Amino acid sequence: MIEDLIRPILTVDVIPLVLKDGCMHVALQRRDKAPYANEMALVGGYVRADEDESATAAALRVLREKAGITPRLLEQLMTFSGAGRDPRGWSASIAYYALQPAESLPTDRNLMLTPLDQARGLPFDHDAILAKAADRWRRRAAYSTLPAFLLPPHFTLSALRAAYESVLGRALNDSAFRRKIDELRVIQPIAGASSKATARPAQLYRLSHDGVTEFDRTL
Amino acid sequence: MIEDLIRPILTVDVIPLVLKDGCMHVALQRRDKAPYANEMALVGGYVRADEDESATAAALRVLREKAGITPRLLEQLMTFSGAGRDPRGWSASIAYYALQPAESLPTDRNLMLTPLDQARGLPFDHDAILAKAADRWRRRAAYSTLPAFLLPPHFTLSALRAAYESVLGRALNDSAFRRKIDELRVIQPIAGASSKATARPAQLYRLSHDGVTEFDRTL
DNA sequence: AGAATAGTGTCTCTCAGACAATATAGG
DNA sequence: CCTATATTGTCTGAGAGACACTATTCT
Repeated sequence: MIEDLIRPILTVDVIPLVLKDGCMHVALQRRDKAPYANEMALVGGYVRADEDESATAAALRVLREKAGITPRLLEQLMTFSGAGRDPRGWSASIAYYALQPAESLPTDRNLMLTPLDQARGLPFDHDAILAKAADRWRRRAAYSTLPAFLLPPHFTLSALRAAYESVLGRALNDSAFRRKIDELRVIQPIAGASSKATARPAQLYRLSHDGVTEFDRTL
Repeated sequence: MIEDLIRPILTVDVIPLVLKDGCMHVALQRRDKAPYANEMALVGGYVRADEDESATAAALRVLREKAGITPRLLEQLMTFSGAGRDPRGWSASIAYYALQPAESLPTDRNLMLTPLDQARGLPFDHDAILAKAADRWRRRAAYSTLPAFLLPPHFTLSALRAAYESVLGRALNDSAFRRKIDELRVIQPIAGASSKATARPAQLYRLSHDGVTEFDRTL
């Protein structure tokens, strides 16, 4: 019977990822409540069956309420569960990663940017969640438009290439990059718009589709 | 406070996949209880906080108890949640897919093999879960050793190539396949073992690693 | 003019696919 | 010996990377 079940705790944990100084960073937040009060951790909270339409909605709410973040992209990573991961008892946490340009992060929410591969010693099983996120991220970013969501909606080809280079950890050939990204038809030039941030103004582009596009092969 | 939360129902749903007649099939099971009694559905059950160490353990238990299946590989797909997906109330279901050779499925557990792309009209949100599984499966199978888990532990190169061809839906070049699978170092020949199922006996192989290996590029 | 970044054209080399050739068993 | 499948070797074309060259704006 349903009533006989010990119902586990259900939470969401969000990994906010940004690009800063040519390197992936995770925005950790100082916890304001027990357990692990005052420690840096992922942005997490309860799923509220009475107000959240889905777990994704819960993640967006938690991200907005606790960290003041409205991400450009939120994607489910996977669910972590078990008796040992939370001192409050058997729990399941649906983990998400959130992508947004670094400039859009608020500065007054106890957020701290930490290089993705240096974040260690986090409470709960957040080290394991982060490790899984880093692994999945690196694999998926190489053959998808994911890195574009680390940039503002309008971006130059150079900025996009730089984003891919940061993610892949190696320099990409400029002309080959232009050729491939063109063939894949995932970005569109914005007529009449150009960035004047550099010596020579550059054409601005935007993604052709709202969501992520996966390629057949790596860039 | 924890006690104030309406705790959602937490379940697991397993998608047992097999290869039959050169085409992916899902093993659906006739439900023996309400809701949706007697309808064909994924193999699902409650996560029991008092006996399951983790959701993965719950999935293995449900698969064994309800369908008599011990899979060669069980992998988490993603979690589906919301108020509308189960008539019993707000629920979250952690979906898994299970891979095994078709020969290892029991015949007396109300299981029915259905071509993966023809399974429709299932209860709950199982249509959506299955669609997501099919999509993820097709993408991931092409650049990983996943298809090998649809075969018995010892297999010939021809059988492995046939498995990839079924999954990818196209013929693969035989010599290129051997070359690439060899370079990737994911399978090992079994000394002195050969299959006599065909005209000329063929070398038997096994996977080099227990789990799934992902490649950098597609096969 | 010169520096700096944007963008284009071309050459080459590698690798994947096509296909031919060879090997080994059973009938 | 003939057939069927396994396995190996070679040729060729498409595409990725290297790199030189042109374009545009600011100082």
